[in-house]
Amino acid sequence: MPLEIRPSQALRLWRQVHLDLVRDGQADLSARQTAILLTIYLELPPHTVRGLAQQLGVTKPVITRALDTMGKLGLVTRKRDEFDRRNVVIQRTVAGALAVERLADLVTERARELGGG
Amino acid sequence: MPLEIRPSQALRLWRQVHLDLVRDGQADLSARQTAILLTIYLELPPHTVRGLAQQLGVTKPVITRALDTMGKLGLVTRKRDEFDRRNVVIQRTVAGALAVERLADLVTERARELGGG
DNA sequence: CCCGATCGTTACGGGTCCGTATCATTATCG
DNA sequence: CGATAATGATACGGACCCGTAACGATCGGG
Repeated sequence: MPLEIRPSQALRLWRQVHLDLVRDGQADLSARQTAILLTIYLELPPHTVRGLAQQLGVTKPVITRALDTMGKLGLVTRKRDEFDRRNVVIQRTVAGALAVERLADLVTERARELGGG
Repeated sequence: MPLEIRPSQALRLWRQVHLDLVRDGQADLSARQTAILLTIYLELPPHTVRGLAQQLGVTKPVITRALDTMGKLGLVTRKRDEFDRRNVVIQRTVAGALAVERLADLVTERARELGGG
């Protein structure tokens, strides 16, 4: 069941949502951070630094730093894996789930408002 | 003619496109820069620093810096307004138009691949 | 038990961005 | 003219991020 959308509609949707994110001020997430956040909340756990780095095609420090920032914002948490103490398991938070949900509603609403152009 | 999309589809689309942008490496645009770029290429000219700042709800230095960066990337150009030399008119470029077009195709393609979930 | 492999983190030098305040240039109007 | 307003750019101190390299902690096989 593919989603029918024309390139011009896609651009207007992309622009409007980014405008909303910038104006709400809640948007200080880079493209990388957004990709990380949504991967954590959409893909099945467990999530590790190494796994995320592989999925995004970036180095591990990039993930570590992004998790630092998002941790300060309360969007994710880290926990040692007790079965292999080298690993760190990234966990979801209530605030993170709410932020993701808000983004989903924002995109959905803006898509609904799109005209035919 | 609204676009029908469910929140879960919106999130998967958002995630997949951001993953593509990160992986392509061509994505070093922040949310603000993306909003600026798409505003320039979707809205009718002329575009000025002040006008963009108002539309985004940010200060003028934010626009100036973003234009500096995007100028280095060849995505936009600045030109003095000859009729009011205080103004600077932001102009589109071939490279910028191509980048916008690529983004449109990317979003469209990823939307097409969405399942019903 | 020890040595190599693996994990996530940190250090480093360099770059970009932020918000506020200030600046030079140009236009406008008395 | 001169004063005021408006525009975009710049300076500043602080924060974040990048890529590379190195690090300490932990596991696992010989």
